[in-house]
Amino acid sequence: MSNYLDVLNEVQRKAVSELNGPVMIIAGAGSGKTRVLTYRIAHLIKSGVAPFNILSLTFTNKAAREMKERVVNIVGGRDAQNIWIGTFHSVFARVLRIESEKLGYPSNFTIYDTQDSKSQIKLIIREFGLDEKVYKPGLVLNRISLSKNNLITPEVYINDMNVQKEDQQSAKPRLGEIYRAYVKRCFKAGAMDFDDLLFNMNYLLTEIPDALHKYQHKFQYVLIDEFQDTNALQYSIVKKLAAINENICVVGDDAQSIYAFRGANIQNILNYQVEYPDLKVFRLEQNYRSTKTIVGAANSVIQNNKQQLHKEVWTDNAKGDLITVLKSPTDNEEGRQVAHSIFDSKANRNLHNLDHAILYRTNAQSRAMEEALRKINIPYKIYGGLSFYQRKEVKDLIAYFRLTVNSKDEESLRRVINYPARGIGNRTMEKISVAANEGDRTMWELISNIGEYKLGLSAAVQSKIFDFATMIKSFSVELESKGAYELADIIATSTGINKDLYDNKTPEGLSRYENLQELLNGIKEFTDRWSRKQGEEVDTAEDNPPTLAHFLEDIALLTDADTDDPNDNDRVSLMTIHAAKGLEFPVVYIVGLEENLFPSQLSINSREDLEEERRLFYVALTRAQQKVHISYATTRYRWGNLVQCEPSRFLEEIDETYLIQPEILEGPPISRPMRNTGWKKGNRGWSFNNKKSTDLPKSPPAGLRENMVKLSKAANKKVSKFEADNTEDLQVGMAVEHERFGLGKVLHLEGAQANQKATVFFTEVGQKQLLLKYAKLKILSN
DNA sequence: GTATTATCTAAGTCT
DNA sequence: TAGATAATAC
Repeated sequence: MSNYLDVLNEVQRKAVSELNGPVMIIAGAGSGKTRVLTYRIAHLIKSGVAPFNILSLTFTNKAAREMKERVVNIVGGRDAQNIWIGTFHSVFARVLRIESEKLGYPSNFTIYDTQDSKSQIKLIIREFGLDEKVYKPGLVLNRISLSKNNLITPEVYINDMNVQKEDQQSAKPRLGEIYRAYVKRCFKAGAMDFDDLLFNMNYLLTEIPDALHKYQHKFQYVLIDEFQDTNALQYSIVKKLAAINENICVVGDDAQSIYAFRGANIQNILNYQVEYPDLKVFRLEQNYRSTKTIVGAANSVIQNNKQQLHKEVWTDNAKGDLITVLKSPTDNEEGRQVAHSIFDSKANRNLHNLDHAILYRTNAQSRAMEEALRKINIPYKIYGGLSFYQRKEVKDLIAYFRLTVNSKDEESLRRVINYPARGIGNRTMEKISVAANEGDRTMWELISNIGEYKLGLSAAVQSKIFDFATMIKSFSVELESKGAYELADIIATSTGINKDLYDNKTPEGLSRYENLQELLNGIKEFTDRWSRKQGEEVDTAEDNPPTLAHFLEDIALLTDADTDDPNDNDRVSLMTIHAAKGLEFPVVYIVGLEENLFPSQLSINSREDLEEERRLFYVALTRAQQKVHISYATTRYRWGNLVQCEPSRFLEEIDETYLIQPEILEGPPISRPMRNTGWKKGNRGWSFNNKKSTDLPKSPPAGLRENMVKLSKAANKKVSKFEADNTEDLQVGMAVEHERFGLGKVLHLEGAQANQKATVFFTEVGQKQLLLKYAKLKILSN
């Protein structure tokens, strides 16, 4: 049975074969970690362990998918389908949907994303009458998140004297109350945030003995990837799950621990041997990914960290190219150099776009890179930043889906109750919200029975609310009987979203409409994929198409990295180093190697934080297979103004035998004249002048220029004197002209004289509703 | 109540 | 610089 093990080296094979008892695999970068994990799973199955008794947890969907695919290749599809492989979040979400009623949640609970959480917190802060500048929603959420991940409940938080003292000192004494209110409201809305998926899983295993026993017996073998990134909460869950059998295998690399900011505890891996005295430890130290140069450089950097497990990563690979260091006068120039270097690299090494990655410390750095790549027509893909599912128009439609599935979902309700505009504004919502809080009801309860409550709303508004609630209910009724795509399409049309976006003919509006169509296409694909998958499976052959609820479960935990288009993938990858963990590329550019950027200025005051930055740099270096380029700029725009930058200390930590020293620039490397970048031809060649140039009269100073623009606009306004007609006898079908919107045709009229409202279709800007007493219309014809 | 404009402020990493 | 929010015109 062991010929499939022959491809492994000796340590890998041992690590795979030791099936029982606690095992820790310390896997250096590029040492075949995923391979060991997948072979281990395969080996478990071939040794007779039932697939559904195996639980394998990763941090990203991508890693989970990859692992599943590779297991399928070894053991075949049928067995592999039943293994529980997934991210911590997705696996626990699955368990929690099964066990939800034990915790008092609906099984179709909503998963709040960060945006939802922040806006919910913001509401609470406002209700408490607190200052949003002191209690910044982002920071508050951060604090709540860290608390949850350290197993601190609101009650513990509030009763902990140390925590309270800390909050007093930072002038935020009511954080605990906000935390408590936030938890309560999420529960009331039938919603869990990302941390709740972990927190509630732990709660389930702690408080419900039946559930604990069930899952302890179900998951007889537990495997954890990227163990160095687990936090206290995840560790607690995993420990409980594995407590009976202790068949737990953790794989990790302390040198790649880069999530301490999220509560990851490097001690989990460093102290693991103490927790399990009979732990078997295997060290994978041979790197198969990178050249000797890259491995050597990475080792020389990580040596500077005090806190680490002993390990010696080495490689049999060729020495390879030295690491290049690019120095640029500005961030934009840095982008240009990198883009051109990629251009050369493709030609010289016979590589494709997708063989190149640009890695940076912060998302904000992507802009300069993007612009430069676009200028020379190199296709790229940005990972992270705002993902498809976070775009406004996509979130809007999804909010309707979420509301249909779980009407208690308050975030979704607030989002769509007045989009597209239907006359239910802020004042109305405030009244409903207040009443809901006072009566301890959900907003949906009030809205869906609006006639029964006296909220001091006008009859007109009540009827609008009634119509809205009726519409949502009509969707909910169809949930089970209609497939995801069918219902999604109905919702997009009958809510008016489709039309609203279609009518907007501006370039942004057009792309929004396209995004909406893309979302609908995505649901269609999802439906098709599902029926294929159902077909493969043996005994769960349901013919029913997936419902919208299934679709929402599928996308709630998706990130940008999961939405790759396989047909169009020859692109340069742009991402943060965090996002690059676990990936590899032939050629890697690490940009922005400057003090206060990388390492981040927030990290340089503590040794722990600085060591984490260094591990981050280590991760970046070890992504590369053949060649690393490092780059830094001497000036850079940050929060709007130009700042001077020093090269990063990490540059000096690389053993210089692995480096080609910075190229001394002889001038703008291409002949195209540079615009406004500060380059000057002097008598000793080109030089860069980053002080404001005093020579060369150019355009007037910015302030003056703005004034001139304003003046000319004002002048224009006066000239174009627009004479409006009396619109008393305006009729449907008339051609009209509006001062700003241009020519249009009246589609519809409603309301009495004073408040008469016209729906007009304008050729340039699309459909608008106008109040006639304000809008100045000129009647052109009948 | 809605749409446009002016002003403010923020950029650390992610499920 | 850009996105989010407040102010204000319609």
